[in-house]
Amino acid sequence: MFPKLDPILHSELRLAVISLLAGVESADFTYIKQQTGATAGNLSVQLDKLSAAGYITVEKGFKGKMPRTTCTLTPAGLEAFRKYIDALKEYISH
Amino acid sequence: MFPKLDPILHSELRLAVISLLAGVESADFTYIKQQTGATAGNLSVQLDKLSAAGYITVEKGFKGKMPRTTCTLTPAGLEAFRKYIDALKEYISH
DNA sequence: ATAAACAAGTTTATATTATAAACCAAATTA
DNA sequence: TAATTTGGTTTATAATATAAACTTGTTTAT
Repeated sequence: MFPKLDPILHSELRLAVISLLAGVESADFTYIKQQTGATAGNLSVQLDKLSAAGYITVEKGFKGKMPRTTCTLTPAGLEAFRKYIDALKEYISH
Repeated sequence: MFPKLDPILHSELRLAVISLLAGVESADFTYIKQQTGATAGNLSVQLDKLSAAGYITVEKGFKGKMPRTTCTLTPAGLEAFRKYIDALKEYISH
């Protein structure tokens, strides 16, 4: 009746990150931080978890001389997001 | 852009409880336990939190000689549920 | 009548999670 | 060149979820 909600996605910040990435090709750390309003520390930790789950890829490079971390949603991440939304609907539509 | 999700409702079990109660007049502990698959201990704790938040009322009585705990959604609980759903949509529809 | 098993929970302890605070290295600006 | 800013990471703390153990009383079997 109430399907299990993917614990990786059932987190305010991680869900926001995935939602954000679902709409763009990729986004960098600073942009995600701005859009979500998260602190850098929290964001760093949550990006690690999403990355460890295989839901995003995190690429580190440089833009000019400044470090730049770019995140991209993986197919697995998109699929998990879709499943999470479907599961949620079981909770909110009854 | 990403509204804050009510932390009282952003919990798998508490959300299931509210979702369940939103569809009926009231439900007792055992029924909620069965429907959600929760352990008694977990359910007890989460019902306390929902009650403390004013989202449900918890009435203790007896059915025959056996104790019976009945839970009912309050107007505040229903309103919070509605707001939570609206907030969620901001996350899942972009 | 008494022991064993069951019902309906609560309390307490533990594991996990989220969050913030402190820190670091390099780049930029005053 | 000293102070500030950028772009983060690491570590510590607070909050949460969950399960295990316990309590109180009832029913059933002996």
